[in-house]
Amino acid sequence: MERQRQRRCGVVRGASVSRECEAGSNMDCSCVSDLLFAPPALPALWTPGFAFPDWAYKPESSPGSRQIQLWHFILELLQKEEYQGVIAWQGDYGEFVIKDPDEVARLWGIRKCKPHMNYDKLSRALRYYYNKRILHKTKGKRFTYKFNFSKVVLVNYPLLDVAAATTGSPLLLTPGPFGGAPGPDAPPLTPETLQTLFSAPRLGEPGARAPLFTPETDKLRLDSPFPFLGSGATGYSKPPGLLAAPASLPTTLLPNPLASSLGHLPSAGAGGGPTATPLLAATGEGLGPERPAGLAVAQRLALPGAGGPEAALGGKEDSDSELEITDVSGCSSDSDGDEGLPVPPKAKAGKGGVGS
DNA sequence: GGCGGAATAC
DNA sequence: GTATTCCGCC
Repeated sequence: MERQRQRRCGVVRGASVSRECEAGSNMDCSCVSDLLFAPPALPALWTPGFAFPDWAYKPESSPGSRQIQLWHFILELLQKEEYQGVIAWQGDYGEFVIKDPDEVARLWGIRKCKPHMNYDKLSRALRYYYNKRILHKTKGKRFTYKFNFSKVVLVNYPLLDVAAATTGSPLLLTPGPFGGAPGPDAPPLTPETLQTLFSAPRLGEPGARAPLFTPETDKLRLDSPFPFLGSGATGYSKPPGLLAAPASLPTTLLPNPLASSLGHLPSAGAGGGPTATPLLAATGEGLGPERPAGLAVAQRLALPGAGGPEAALGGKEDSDSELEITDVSGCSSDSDGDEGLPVPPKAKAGKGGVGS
């Protein structure tokens, strides 16, 4: 019974919205995307200020979806200082807090031309990421979620095979294993594996590295929370079960964008020190953070929280303007004139300019 | 606030 | 496949 009502409303509203958006200005939405994801095309020299390379934000790069995905959008906002008042990295690695749910929802709504977007709906979309292991909820903390960067990176970084080519290993990264029925805790990659993937011939254990890619293991189960972490190749038997620290990825070993990309990931706030960087971030959720000694070699990255955001800024000014969501008049004109202007909190000066 | 089912749209 | 919309439940 109630379904009737909801369905009716949903259809009517949704239809009208879509129609308005498209009819009013099909390009309007695009303009926003342009603003947000202008592709400078700098695969080899990605600015350290970005959490992910541009390709990660390209619709065509999103598997199964030609539209910008929510988590892409979230990442984008997270990497912009302008939006630290509404959303920002917080605490553990990959953990972020939505300081202004309404604002984030509004921005997302603008991006998707969904004027009626709100946090309730946005959060539902985020919840769908739980099963996909892209996101986790940080229990006990309001509006706080945590990225599973291993998943994110793997899904959007198929070129890992490049590293395979470098190492000569017949590597084949496919999300298949966890496509339909992801195991409860599939055995993740070992740090060494990652190192191999990233063509890092030398690291913690120059000669201790064991061949991770056997003919039988042409497919790596990377769906695990955080393959980057864990103990040594052999010592790693306990599945993280949770998120781990993206920052644990050895920047110096990463051959391309990924390095700088991950280099901008959040720090533990206090553990940004070169020698104090906690490798495991899943500390909060019942995970026994065991620090792999072999990984302690390359751990320090340019962390926004650790050394200050500015520290990681390379050509940020440019990318800055790229994300500036200030001109969505087209998209907003159809129904969201007032909200249509998601000026960064910075500009709004009343809202959340919370300098975090 | 947060979760997840269900229907629906794209 | 992903996201939106709505809802009941905790």
